[in-house]
Amino acid sequence: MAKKKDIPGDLSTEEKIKEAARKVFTQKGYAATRTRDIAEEAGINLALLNYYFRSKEKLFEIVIMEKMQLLLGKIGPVLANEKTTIEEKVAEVSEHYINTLLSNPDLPLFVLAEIKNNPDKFANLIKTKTKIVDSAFFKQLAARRPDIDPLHFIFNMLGLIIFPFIGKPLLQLITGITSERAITLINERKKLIKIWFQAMLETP
Amino acid sequence: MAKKKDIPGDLSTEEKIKEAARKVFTQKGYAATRTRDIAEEAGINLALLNYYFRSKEKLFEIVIMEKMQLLLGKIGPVLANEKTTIEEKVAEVSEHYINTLLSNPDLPLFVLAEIKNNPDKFANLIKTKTKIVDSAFFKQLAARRPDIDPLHFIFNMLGLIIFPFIGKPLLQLITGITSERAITLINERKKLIKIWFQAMLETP
DNA sequence: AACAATATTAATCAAATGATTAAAATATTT
DNA sequence: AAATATTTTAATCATTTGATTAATATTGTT
Repeated sequence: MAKKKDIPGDLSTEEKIKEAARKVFTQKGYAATRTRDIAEEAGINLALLNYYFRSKEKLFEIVIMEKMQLLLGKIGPVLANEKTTIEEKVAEVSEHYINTLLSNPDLPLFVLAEIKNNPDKFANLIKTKTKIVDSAFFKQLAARRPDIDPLHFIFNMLGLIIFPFIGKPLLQLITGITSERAITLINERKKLIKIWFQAMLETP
Repeated sequence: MAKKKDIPGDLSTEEKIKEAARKVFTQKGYAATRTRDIAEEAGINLALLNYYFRSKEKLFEIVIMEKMQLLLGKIGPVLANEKTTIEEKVAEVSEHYINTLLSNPDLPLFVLAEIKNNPDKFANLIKTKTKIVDSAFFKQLAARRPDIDPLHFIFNMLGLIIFPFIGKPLLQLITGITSERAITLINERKKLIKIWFQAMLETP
């Protein structure tokens, strides 16, 4: 009697719409997405979208919050861990995010564009969730390299991990490599970033 | 009798529209931009936009090509130079792009999003303009580190330079730093990236 | 089976949006 | 100054788009 029934192979209508919304929103962004695109992708009547989710805006809210969590959920706890070394944290973050982004390649551009469009909306969510500057990682970096702002190393780590995903279309154009080759390279980076990060830490 | 007159302080109408289009398009992207926004920003009647540029699409074309050139015009020649070392190239690219992006912080997200939406459109433009894989830089990297694909170092250099601009809104949220502090840090990177890059090259 | 609740559809609405038109204003040429 | 070309405006169009409605179908309950 609730909203849906558990259907054997198929998803519930509500879930089909959400799944389609995830796909279309992350691919094209909020503004370029038509509710009709989502309906078509989900294989449902347009009116159903509003029946279940009230509005494009409300549906988007659900998707963006999910994706935000996917992009930011892991990093806080890893960096907060008092018991691991800098190197271990970098390795853990690299591996986790490269894997996550290989499955969700549009995620960074989507989330970063949305944050840029609407920074205030996520202020609370993120501030409570991800306390980078008080983290063990931050303190460890400050202790190891008192001469360089730890934020630089945060930039570096995230840049080395995330940039290939954002820059992939451009880099394919200017280098001519295939998508598969790019993915192979990105996979190699799981091990390389750890080494490079260490090298940057030990710089004179 | 041509399109415009050279007016003392003010810009010609055509240039006012283009300038407004640059601002609004790069800030909000193609889909989220209303031609009325551009008209208002330019302080002109909406019909004038179509009078001078025929359509939103055509106006956008002009802007995106300009911005593409701004983002990609410099890198090819610098990396092609047979007479400079790896380190000199990295220094030159870092300094040039950090300066350029400090004046055009929305540029990378704007161009990268557009390339992602429409890769084929820019294929010709970029392929002829930016031959990375045949560049002196590429060969120098391959000679210095035969064990690592030179593309990794391209990823690294561009990631270290560009990512802070794309990730700035996010990083401000998760670290709480001000925009000014972020800009100060980014400025520091002009010198740091050179050092870090060298450290990554000399990794065991 | 009868009834009620829930889900789905086709048709339609109202507002937003890119574009055009016809007239008015301004500048340029003769 | 008259005539012509160019620029600018207000009004309007046609389409797209998010959303609603009223009717129909399906599912669940008694």
